[in-house]
Amino acid sequence: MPPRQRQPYHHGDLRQALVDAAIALLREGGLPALTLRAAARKAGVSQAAPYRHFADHADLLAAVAADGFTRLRSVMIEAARAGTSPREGLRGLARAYVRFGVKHPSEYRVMFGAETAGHSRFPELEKQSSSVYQLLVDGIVGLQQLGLVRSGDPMAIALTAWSTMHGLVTLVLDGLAPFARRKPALTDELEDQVTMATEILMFGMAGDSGGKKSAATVRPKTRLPATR
Amino acid sequence: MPPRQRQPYHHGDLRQALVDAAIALLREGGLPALTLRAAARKAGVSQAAPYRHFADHADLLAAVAADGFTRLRSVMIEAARAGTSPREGLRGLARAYVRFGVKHPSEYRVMFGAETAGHSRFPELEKQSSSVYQLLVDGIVGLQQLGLVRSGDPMAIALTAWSTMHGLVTLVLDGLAPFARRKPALTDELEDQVTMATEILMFGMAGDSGGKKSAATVRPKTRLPATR
DNA sequence: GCGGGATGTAAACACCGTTAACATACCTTG
DNA sequence: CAAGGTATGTTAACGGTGTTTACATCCCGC
Repeated sequence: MPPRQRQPYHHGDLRQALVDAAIALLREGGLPALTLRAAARKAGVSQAAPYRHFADHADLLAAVAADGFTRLRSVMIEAARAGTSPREGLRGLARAYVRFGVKHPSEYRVMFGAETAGHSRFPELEKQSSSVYQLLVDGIVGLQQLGLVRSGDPMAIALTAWSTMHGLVTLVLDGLAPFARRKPALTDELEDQVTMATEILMFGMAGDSGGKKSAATVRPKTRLPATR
Repeated sequence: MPPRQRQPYHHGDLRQALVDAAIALLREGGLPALTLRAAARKAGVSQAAPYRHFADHADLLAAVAADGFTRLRSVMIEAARAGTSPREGLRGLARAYVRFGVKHPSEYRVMFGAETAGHSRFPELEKQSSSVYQLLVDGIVGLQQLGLVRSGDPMAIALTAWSTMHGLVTLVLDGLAPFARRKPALTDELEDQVTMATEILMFGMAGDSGGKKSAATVRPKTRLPATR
């Protein structure tokens, strides 16, 4: 057997194999199925082997979450590019975001789960999630420069937009949305809901805070505060 | 020892005692601390006793979640009543909602957690969460009748509003909001964020879908579709 | 009062996260 | 090129958990 290129150690990138196994387990049986031991079994190693690559169960979850954010970001970029107008681009982005969450419920939950929240361990996860956030902030800045979004802190406006879409996804996944009570999927009803939420959002972001100024007074900020 | 009034059985409403213990555990040590055995210990019974009242770990979580929705609903009602104007009422409601989530992070997560999602087990939980949703729908209908919210399916509009606030809470709890990276609390920055989100939402809900009709064409629906 | 069902207990099983002691493969350094 | 150190993987074990089974006890309706 000729060894593969760059087979770093005994197994050959066991770390990635464990992440892949974890994602597969997640899709098969949800979060309860994602155990360190099961991931080890699926990767064909002993149950203690993962501890050479992950400090912790939460550490593996963080790696899965970071991977999810990376994929989510590329999906969002692709969707935003496909739009012919800013309006279309934003709607497409929203739809792609919701589709991602609904298509991979367990991964989406892990990405926003309690096990990896805050604490500033998991720098890779922070980096990837910040990158998604930055994508939204950049988009808001672009819309501000086009006069389609009122002036104001783009981070705050982006956070509001993110909140709306993220909240919608989680409410659907929880079965709290009246449709999708059974199985979360990108049904026509959900598609309509995304459209409505996007319209409300775009309309609200265009107007100013209290009706005191016109939406034409757009003052784009040239320098942005850093995300972290 | 004189027995208390209505001491139904051996322990005296062990079910409620377990729910109370579960909430206490949740506040002390978060979700990992909430185990059936720990709840049993805290209630002073054997580790198998909870199974006489809860089919399952998820069943106990569902009871905790239902209790949370009940309390959330009363907080929301109180806040909405305190407002002097519809605008103030809505802002107060939003602030109360976010405060609840930020004040009781673990409970909030359980309320929207994966363990009790969908599946239509846990009818009590469904009832309580639907009741919160209905509160929002009724509020939207009221605003529509005042001409402050455009016409359209109030359930969909309410879901959008809920999504925005729910999403904001979870993003804060996850530490994904740029402020509250450290400890989720109702800081001034979060308060400002809630204000901005509320304004965007109100402005967006007031306008119509595509700028084709005036916001004055409000056609209140007299009969509402049922929540379930 | 008495029998049955509701409630609580004790013991056990399988699984999990995690650690410690040990074995092996790779790679650097002399 | 040899040697030793380190990264990697294994085996075995500990405590904790969810859950079930068989058993004990208590309350309530007849």
